[in-house]
Amino acid sequence: MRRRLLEEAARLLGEEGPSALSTRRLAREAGTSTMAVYTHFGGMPALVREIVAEGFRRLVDRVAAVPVTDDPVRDLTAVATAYREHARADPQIYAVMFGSASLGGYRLHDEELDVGLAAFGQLVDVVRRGMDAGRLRRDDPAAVAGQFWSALHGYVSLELSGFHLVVEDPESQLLWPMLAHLLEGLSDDAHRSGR
Amino acid sequence: MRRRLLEEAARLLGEEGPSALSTRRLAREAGTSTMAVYTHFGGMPALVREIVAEGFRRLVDRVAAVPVTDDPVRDLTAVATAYREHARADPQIYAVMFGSASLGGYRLHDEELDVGLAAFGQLVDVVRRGMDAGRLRRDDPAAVAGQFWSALHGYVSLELSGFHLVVEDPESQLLWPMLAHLLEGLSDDAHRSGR
DNA sequence: GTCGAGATATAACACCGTTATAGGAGATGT
DNA sequence: ACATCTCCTATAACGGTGTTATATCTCGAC
Repeated sequence: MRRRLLEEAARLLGEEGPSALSTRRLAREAGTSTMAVYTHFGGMPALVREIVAEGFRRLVDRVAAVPVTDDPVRDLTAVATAYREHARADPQIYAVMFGSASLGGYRLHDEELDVGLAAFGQLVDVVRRGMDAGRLRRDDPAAVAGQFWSALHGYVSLELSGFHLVVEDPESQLLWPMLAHLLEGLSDDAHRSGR
Repeated sequence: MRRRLLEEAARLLGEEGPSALSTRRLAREAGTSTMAVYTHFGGMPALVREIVAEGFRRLVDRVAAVPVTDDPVRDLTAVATAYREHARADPQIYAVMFGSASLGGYRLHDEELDVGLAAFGQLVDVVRRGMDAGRLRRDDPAAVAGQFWSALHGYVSLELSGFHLVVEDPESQLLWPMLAHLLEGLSDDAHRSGR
């Protein structure tokens, strides 16, 4: 029953948006009563937290599935693709993950934040490999990964909001050039001049 | 009365978050009945749209107040500061502006999108000045401004979500280095090598 | 077979957005 | 001055929401 509720909740959230995710609607859809939500989760916000945590787990899986090549910079763009695909696969869930806008009084908690940091750790690893390979200037890998993430999340967020349409072909005019320019600024000068 | 409702709604949204912004609560707070919301705006979503539009107008004003110097790149960072300060001054309103998460069935409309594009136009102008001055590589100014905006919005969004804490001092380790590296990647090579 | 614990269903409370309806205030026309 | 007409307001109602208390049920342990 627990799983059934989670599945149905994620489906409702993904298909019809946050407003469709109500205790009663969910109970009806799952063929039970509203009490199930309280006995299994303790309330709607806690259930949403579980969905968010699951969203982060799926993000981790998706990034982990990106193959590791001998070109860390190329790997970074592959991670970016995986990240964006995750957001586009479940835009509503992504919005809840990062939208400070609350969904039914939901607020980020330590548990999900930890899962989110796990995903961030993967990115830090790729960045560190880039530094070890001499492709990125040596620096704090977490800081560099954070910069990459900020830019990537910014584009994805604007894309989901519809604001990316300030240009005709956002992916080829915004996303990839932005990451390329950022990586160029982050690149190891020696490697760049030697190329 | 119209203005009174808008002021009170913005106050409630800013002080207690989206969940506090209800028709009944707002009417009570403004000393009237719920009907006022419908006679003046036609419903809660339309009222939220007005608040969002006002938010964009305030953003435009804030950016317009940034002084124009003879260093367009420095101006860009000043615009970034103004942008970030706008978001931090009213985080909830910023979240509604860009959060694809709906607030009471609210959805972005053409009218507010136009006001948002006005703000974006200011940024395009600064970027174009940077190209004219030979500080930025010549390119489509809208695309470059969009890249800058994506990165900036990404950091601000993560900051409001609380995810910027992946590093100790996010502003000095994430925001400014990210923008600096992006600008370095965008800079005119001739100017850079000549420096 | 009985007992006890956990999950479920029902009903209630207060709140929500929205709408229909009735009343009031103020301007306008005669 | 009076009547009318329009705009705004207040009240009440409908269906929906999250949440809680209470009662029932089911099922495993002894």
